[in-house]
Formats: sequence, structure tokens, C-alpha cells
Amino acid sequence: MFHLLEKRIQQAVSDYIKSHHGIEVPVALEQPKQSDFGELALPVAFQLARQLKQAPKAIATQLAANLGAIEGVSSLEVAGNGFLNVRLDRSVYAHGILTGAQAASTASVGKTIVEHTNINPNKAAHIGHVRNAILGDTFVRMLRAAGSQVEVQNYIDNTGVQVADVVVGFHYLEKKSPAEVQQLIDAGKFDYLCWDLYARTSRYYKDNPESISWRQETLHAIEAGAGVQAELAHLIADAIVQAHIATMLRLNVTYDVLPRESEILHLHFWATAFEQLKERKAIYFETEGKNNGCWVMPGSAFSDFKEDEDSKVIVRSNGTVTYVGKDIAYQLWKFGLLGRDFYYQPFPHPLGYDLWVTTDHPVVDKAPAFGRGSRVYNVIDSRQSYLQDVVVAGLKALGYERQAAASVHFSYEMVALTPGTCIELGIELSDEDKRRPYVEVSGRKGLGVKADDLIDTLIAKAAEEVDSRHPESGAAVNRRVAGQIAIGALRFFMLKFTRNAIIAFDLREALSFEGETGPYVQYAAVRAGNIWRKLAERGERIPDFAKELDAAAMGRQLADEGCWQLLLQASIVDVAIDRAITSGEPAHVAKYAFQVAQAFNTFYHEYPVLAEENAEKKVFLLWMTQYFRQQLERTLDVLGIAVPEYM
RNA sequence: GGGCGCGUAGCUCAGGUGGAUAGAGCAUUAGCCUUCUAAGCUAAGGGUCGCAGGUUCGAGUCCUGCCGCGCCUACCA
Repeated sequence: MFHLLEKRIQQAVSDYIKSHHGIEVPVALEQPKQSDFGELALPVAFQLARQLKQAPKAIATQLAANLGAIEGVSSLEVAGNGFLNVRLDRSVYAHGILTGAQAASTASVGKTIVEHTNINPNKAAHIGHVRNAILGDTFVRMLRAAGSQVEVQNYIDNTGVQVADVVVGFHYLEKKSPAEVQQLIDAGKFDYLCWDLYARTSRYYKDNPESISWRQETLHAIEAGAGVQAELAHLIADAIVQAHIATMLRLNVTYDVLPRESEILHLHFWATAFEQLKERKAIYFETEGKNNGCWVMPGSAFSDFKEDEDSKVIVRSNGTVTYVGKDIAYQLWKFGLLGRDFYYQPFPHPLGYDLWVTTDHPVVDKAPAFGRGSRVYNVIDSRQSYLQDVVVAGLKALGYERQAAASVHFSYEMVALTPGTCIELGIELSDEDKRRPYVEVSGRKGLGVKADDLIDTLIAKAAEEVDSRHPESGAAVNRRVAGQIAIGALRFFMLKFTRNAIIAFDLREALSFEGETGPYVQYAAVRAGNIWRKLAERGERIPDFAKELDAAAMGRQLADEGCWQLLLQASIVDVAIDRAITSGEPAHVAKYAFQVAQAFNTFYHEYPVLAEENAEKKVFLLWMTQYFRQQLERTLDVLGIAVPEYM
């Protein structure tokens, strides 16, 4: 409804300016800082002042006088030095909400691909991965809520160095056979085992530099797809992927397809991309200097900086392709530009939702059509922005300008640990690290907070709270509620920061359920539901809002300034989502969710709904309650947070 | 050296395309549970928006230069 009015006002004002002044200007609308300035403010007179050579106030006065009536707008007032403040017709507005009036969806056509999570399948997921997955998943939910078609991809690098290092750990250090590793997998917590083994292998390399040759041997074996190391790599990567998918499912994060590096290799995606890059002269063969014998992309392709810019190696002198090269091939495939496709099969473990994995040979008759996106978002941390620039430069060099422009590096800053949290978790720090504001999480060093540990801790804390408040409820139900609260807390915590804020992870703060947190918002939604439940318990009549609240009744009730402001706040979910999509900031939705919850809590204390004696007012308050609940639920759903049945 | 980012209340952070009196949470202090469950509400204190210039009717926001911090700048991913 808000959107609808915004559009109507913008149209009316821009039409007027065009016909009277012959100028086309984008009409900006903002929400005034103070509510007594009305619901919307137009600073358009300031924009016009220079061109018309008139004082802003004069222009605004003229506009207000001549604009004529706009449906749903009750008045236009000139304020300040030339603001045009808009007051909405409250009864029209509320009645519009009740009858479901909406602006037409402006969702873009074509498919949007969002790639996120992308964890190396060689160890347990940690909080840095959790931020990536929650950011990506929430962005997907935002796009879908706005009506876009979205495909979620989680890229699995199952043939890389990190997997190789764990293979080295099992094969060379632990001397385990594939059968023995399979036993370890079956025993459970395999991702935790690998977490430690990976750290141990990394340390071993450091202490025994010559052993790095094991990594090379292993990588060759994996690439050739032969030998015991290749077999181990398969076992390990598949088991860890399964663990990651399960962990992410706990967080309400799901995917459509898992494209794997092994298929990019086996199906020769790179060879195809390589031919294109050579043919279009996007890369060249270096014959001198430090990159002698490599295929490189010139630095000028991905940097504004002219002289002395380092070239980026795409193919090493030993003929193997770098990660960036493979990523260019993958990006081309996402846009349907590679001329090749994967084969697919259903994910081999039951999850409760449809998930597909790539294969290198036909397995099933029919699989969904993946790829061929018109827009691609890669959720990758900001440290990789240089590499993402190279990938986009690759597309540009191939002449795919449109796709290069539609490739978005959805970057975010890392999650680090405060020294205090490290000490609390028993992580030893160097004296240098102790002086830093935060310490970087490192899988290689085994330094970090594992996702499942954090979730378990949160659930335990939530369960304590729930059990003490609801000893009468069953243990199973309390357990489920505790889970929903824990995930609500974690998702909200990861989303409340804007993307380029470094999260200095503080355990106490993350475990908080008070103030600007997920549980605060959940609690507001639960409270709204409680009023409704109580109504039913008392056997009171459930009103028919559409019949009992006509425009006149809405007008009478909304003469109350407090109610009006609260209704207004609750009604702009779509505005918040749109703004968050445009700016690429899921944090805006989280912020909005918190504000609506605050508004509801104000309402809750200000207006005792069930005790209201005036019949019309009681019906109206019940409607407000229901509307708040509905809007809170919608907003939380976009954030991937459930509303518990009680709290 | 170069590229990118950050610097706003004691702490953690918000502050769409420059706009009206710079906000929130936490922490602190003082209140509110016989009420639709207090995971809540009300109120108070707390600011040289890193520093210095500039642009203009107007700058936390844009430009330039400094200062401090972080990340990147691999034939790792």
C-alpha cells in the first residue's frame, strides 16, 4: 500500500513539473525524521531551485497550491525552507491494507543465480562460513520475496589443495586405508576429526618442508583420478559435504545444486574456456620474466592502473590451471556461455528438500535446467575481491560486456575473534595477537569456532530459558522451541551487521537474547499470537474485519496518532525489502524487523486489547494485532527465522 | 610502493541518491510484574561524527591532503 502511494505521488509530481516547467527530474521521496512532518517528504523544490532560479520555498508553495488532489493523500504542506510534506488519508490507507491493495511487482525477468557457502570440503564449518551462508541465504529469500526467480548454487572444490592436505594427513601421517577412513566416517563427527587433522598436517609441513611433495603427489593423483589418494579424496570430500549440508540445514539454509570442481575437470570445462580465452586474445603466453612459460592475463585488463601492474597467472608453467581459470569457466557456465553443461543426480542423502549434485556422466533421465542465469551474485569474502575482478575481466575480454556487468561480487568482511573470546575458548594466542582488536579465524591453524559447537551452545542456553519458563510443556516441544530461538539468535546476529563491517565475534554478545536480537523479534510475534490465543480460550467472538471495519471506522480509530504511527511502521515491509535488495544489505531487513518488533511492544503496552470496552475499538485493536503478527512473520521468514509456538 | 575498506556515545554498530533537532542495542542509574507471559516497557546521563582544508543555500554523507587500523597485492584457494 505504501509503495502504491509512493508511486502515485511521484507520478503526479513529475507529471506536473514536466507539463509546467518542461523539466524531467527523478522525484525523490523520503521519510521525514519527525512524524509530525507527515508520512512522506518531497525535497524536489531544492532540486528545481537551481534550474528555475527561484527560491525553494516559492517553488514548493506553487507546487502545493497547483498539484491538485491525489487519491489517498489528504494534504500537502510546505515546511522548512522548501520541503513539501505529504499527509496520507489514514482511512484510505488502512482500508487499502485490509483489502490487499498493492503496487505491481517490479521483479526483474530472467533467472538470478546466487552462489554462496562454498566451503572447502576438508573440515568442519566455522563461524566465517556461517556468515557467508546466512548472508547468501537471506539475500536469496529477499529476492524471492520480491518475486524474482532464483537458483542457489554451492560450489564444491573437492579436488583442491585443502582436500589434498587432509588426504596427506590420513595417508602419509596416519597411514589409514580407505576402508579405515570409511570406518571413521561411519563413527560420526568426521568433520571435527578432519578439522584437527588438517591443522596437524599444516603444522607438519611447516616443521618438515620437504614433505610438501606429498601434497603435489596427492594433487596429481586426484587430478588423474587414480590411486589410493584419489579414492581417499572422494571419500573425505563427499563425507564432509554431507556434514556441511546438514549443518547448514540446521540454520535453515538450503541449496538447489552443488556444482563440483571434479566435474569441471572431467567434463573439460576449462579446455573450452581456455580455447575461447586464447582465441579472443584475453590471455597470452609469457616468454620472459618471472611468469615465463605461463598463460597470463595482463594486469591492465582488471586494474585501472596502467604501468607496472602485475599480470595474473591463469595457467601455470607446468600446464595446470589456477583457481581463477576454473572460476572463469564456471562463471561462463553460469551465464550459459560455455557451450557445455554438467550432468546431474539427486543428492544421495535424504534432506527433506530437493538438492542436486553435478556428475560427469548421465545418471537420471531428467534433471532441472541449471545455469543460464541473467544475473549472478557470488557471495565471497572481501579478501577475494582481487580474484573476482580477474574473473569479471575475463568475461569482458571475451566480449561478454553485459554478463560482466551482471556479475556481482557480493562481498562481505570476515568474522574474527576478540582476544577475550579466544581466551574464553581456550585458544592460545601470541603476545602480538593479544594486543590486536581481533584475531582472524584460520582453518589451517585450527583456530576458530565451529558452527555446530556454536549452534549447540545456543540451543543449550535457549533450552535452559525455555524450560524455566515452561516447565509444564513437554521436553520435545521445549527442545524444538529452543532450537528455533537459537537459530533465530544466530541468524539475526550474523545479519545485524552491514556487509563490510568486520564482525569481532564476541561469544557473550552472540548468546544474548535481549535487545536487538532475533529472540526479541520472535518474542513480539509470539506475544501477538498470545492475544489471539487468549481470545479463543475465553470463547470470544472472532470478528470479521472486512465487514466490521469500513473506511469510516478506520478513520475514527486512526485519529489516534500512536496507532497510526504503529500501523504505518508495520506496513512498509516491502519498502524495507526493496531498499535492502537495491543496496545489497540484508542488514536493512534485520533492522526493520527489530523496529517493527519495537513498535509492536509499544502497542502491546499502550493498548490492552482484550480489556478494551469500546466494541469498535476492540475490533480495530484485534485487527492491528493480527496485522502486526502477519508482518512480523513475513519479515522473519525473509530472515530465515521461525516463529516459535510459545516463548 | 599500489589497490580496497574502516574510523560516529564507555562498548558493539545503524545512519538509501547531500536535507529539518546525529540514532539503536549493550553497559550504567532510577522506576514498572494481582494485568494480553518482564526474552518486555518507561525515563535519565552519555557526541569536536579521526584531523585539516574545500565544494554550496545546506556536509556524518561529496572532493583533496594528512593520521591511525585492517585486508589484498602467489605458478594457494
